[in-house]
Amino acid sequence: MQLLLIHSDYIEYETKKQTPVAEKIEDSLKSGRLEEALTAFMAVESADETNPEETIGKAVSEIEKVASQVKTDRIMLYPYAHLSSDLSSPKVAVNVLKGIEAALSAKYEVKRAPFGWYKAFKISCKGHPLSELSRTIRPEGAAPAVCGEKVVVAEEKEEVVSEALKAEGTARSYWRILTPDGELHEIEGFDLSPYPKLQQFVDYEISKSRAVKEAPPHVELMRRLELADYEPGSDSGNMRYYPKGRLIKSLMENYVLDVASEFGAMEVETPLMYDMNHPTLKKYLDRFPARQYSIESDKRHMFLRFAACFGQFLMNHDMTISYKNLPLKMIEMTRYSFRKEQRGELVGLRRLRAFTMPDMHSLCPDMAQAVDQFMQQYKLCISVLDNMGIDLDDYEVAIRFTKDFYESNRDLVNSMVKTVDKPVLVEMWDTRFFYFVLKFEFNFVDALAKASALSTVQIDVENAERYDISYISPEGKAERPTVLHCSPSGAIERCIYALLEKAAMETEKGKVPMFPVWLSPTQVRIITVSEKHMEFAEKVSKRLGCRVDIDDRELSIGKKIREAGREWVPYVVVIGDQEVEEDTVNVTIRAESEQKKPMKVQMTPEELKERIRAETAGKPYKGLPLAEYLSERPKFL
RNA sequence: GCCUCGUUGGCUCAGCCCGGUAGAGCGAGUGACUUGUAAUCACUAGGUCGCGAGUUCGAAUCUCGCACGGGGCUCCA
Repeated sequence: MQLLLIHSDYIEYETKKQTPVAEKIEDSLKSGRLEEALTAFMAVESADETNPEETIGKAVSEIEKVASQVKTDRIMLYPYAHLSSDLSSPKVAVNVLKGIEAALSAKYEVKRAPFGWYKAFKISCKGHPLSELSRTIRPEGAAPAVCGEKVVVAEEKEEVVSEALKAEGTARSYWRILTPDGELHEIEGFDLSPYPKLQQFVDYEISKSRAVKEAPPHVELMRRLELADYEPGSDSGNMRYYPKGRLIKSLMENYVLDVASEFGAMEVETPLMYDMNHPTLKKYLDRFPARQYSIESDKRHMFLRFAACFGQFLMNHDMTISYKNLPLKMIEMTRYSFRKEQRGELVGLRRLRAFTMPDMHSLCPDMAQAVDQFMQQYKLCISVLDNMGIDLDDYEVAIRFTKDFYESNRDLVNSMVKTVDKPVLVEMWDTRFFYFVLKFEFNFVDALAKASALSTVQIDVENAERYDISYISPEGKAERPTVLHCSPSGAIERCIYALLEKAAMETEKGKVPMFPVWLSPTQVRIITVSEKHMEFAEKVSKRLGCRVDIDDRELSIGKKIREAGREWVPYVVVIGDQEVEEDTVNVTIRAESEQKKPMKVQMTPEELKERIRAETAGKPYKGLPLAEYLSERPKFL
C-alpha cells in the first residue's frame, strides 16, 4: 500500500462521476469536508492481497503515529489510485479501506471518501515538515516494488524550494566504508571501534541519531573570548564580530586567499544579489539544495547569493579563454554567502544564515585534467586546514560519487583514501542527482558528536553547459570545460567553530586550550609587578614586534595572570625588578603548560621574538585589534 | 517550519509554584593598598523584570500573542 499523509487546514471533496468499479454510496457521502485534519491518500496494491489484515494493521498504526505527531483527531481516508502503478483488485481495496476506517473510528473522527468515483477535492496543506509524509506498507515477504521512485509534491505555500531540495528526499544512495587498501566495506559488519570519530560521523550521516542536552561548548567560548555574538537586531544566524573575532576571521580569510593566489587562482569580486528570473540562474537554483533569502527590489525579484558560483560563471561566460589559459582558477572570499537555513538548525557559529566562504572555481579542458586538479586541491585542503590548527585527526573524510564515475576512476578515489591513511565514508549514487559526479568533504566532528562540513571539492559536469562557458581548443574550436568547485577551508566561521570545539574537547582531556599563535589576538601579554616597571615593559613591547599588549590595570598580579589565561594568551610575560636588572623576561609558555602546572622560562626578549617569528612564519599578520594598554579597552560583554 | 524549555542591572543567575514597592556574585566608577605568578579591601552607581495585550484594587509572578535564544524533530555545504 502507498500512503501519502497530508496535515491540512481543511480537506473537502465532491464526487463527480462513477467509474466502473465505484462503490455504492448514500447521497450524504457524495461530498465531505474536515477542518484541521490529517488526510491519508492511499492506494492498495496487489502485494497487499496476500494479507489484507496485516496491511490494515500497519496502515492504522502509521496513521495513528502521524496523527499523534501532528496532534489532530480528525482523519480523512481518501482512496487515490494514482499513487501506485500496481493496484490491487477493487474488492480488496474497498475491504482494506473499510477495515482501516473501522479501526480508526474508535479513537478518531474519521471520514472516508468513496472508492471508485471521480472526485474534485481541495486541500490546504499546512506546510510544516511533518505535514507531508509518504509511506510504503508491505505485508511480510512481499517483494519490494521495483518501479522508479515517485515524488509527490503537494502544493507549497509560496515558498521557493528548489527541485534539488525536493529531489534529495528521493535520491537513492549506498553507504560504504572505503579503507586505504582500496576495499569497499558494507557498513554493517565493519568494525568502527578503532575509529571512534568516524563512528560518530557515520552515525550522524546515516542513522541520524543525535541525543544532546547541552549547548555546544563553542557558543559560550565565542562570547567569553569576545569573538562573536548573536545580533538580535538582524535575522537569526547573522552574527556580530567583536574586534578579536574580526581579527581571527580576517587573518583566516587572508591566509586562504594567499594560499589560493600561490596556487594560481585570480581573486575576483562579484555581486551579492541576483535576479531570480534570470534564465540561467533560475535553472541553477533548481539544482542546488539550498534555501535563499529573497528581496523585493522595485519590480524585480532578487535573491541573495548562497555561493560565488553565479558571479564567477557569468564572468566566465563573457571571457575569451584559450586552452593555454587552463586550468583557469578564480576565487572570491564571499562575505557573505547567504542561506536561509531552517531556524531550528542555527547554532552558534556552526551553521549560519550569513557566512564567509572562500569559493574557488577551476576550468579544466577535460575530465583527465579535472581529475588531476581534483587531487591537487584535495591535498591543498588538507594543508590549509592543518595550518589553521585543524589536523587530520580532527575531521572525517566523506567521498561521494556516482557509480559510473567510480567505476572509471577507482585509482583516484583509492589514492585519496591512501593520502589520509584512514578509513573514509563513501556515498555512491546509482544515478546523478546533482550537478557533480564526484565530491569530497572534510567533516569536523564536534564535542557533542555532531558533524559539519569544512573543505570540499566537487567535479561539476553541468554548469559549463548551463552558463554557456567555453574555451578555444588548439584546433580553434569552442569546447566545454569541466568545472571544479572548491572551498579550501570551508566557511571561515565554521573553522572558528571547529577551533573552539577542538579547544573544548582538549580542555575536557586536561589540556590547556589555545589558538595557533598566528591567530591569537594577543600573542604576548606583559604584566608589570608595579608601576615603576612600565618603562621597561614598553621597551620590551617594541622589541618583540608582534601583537603585544600591556596589562597596566591596578590589579593584583594573580588576577592579571588569571585573566591572561582565560584569554588563552600564548605567552605571558611578567616584568619586575629582576627582569629590569638582567634585561630578560619571564615567560609562561601556554603551549607547554598543563592545567595548574605553568611552564615558566626566563629568556631575552629577542629569544621570545625569534620563537614567535618561527611559529608564525608564512602566515598573514595584522596588528593588535584593540588598545595596547588594557586599561584603555572597553568591555564588549 | 513544528514541538519543548528559557528571556530579571553590562555578564551569570535567585525571586515566579502560592500576585502586594526587585536580590546576589562578577563586571563598572571612586577611594585605599604599590603589589612577584589563577580572583586585594571598602564604598557608589546601575533594572521599561524581552515586547504587546488580557485577568486583577494590584502582575517579574497568572493567561494569550509576538520576538529572540537553547535543545529535540525535520533538514543539511
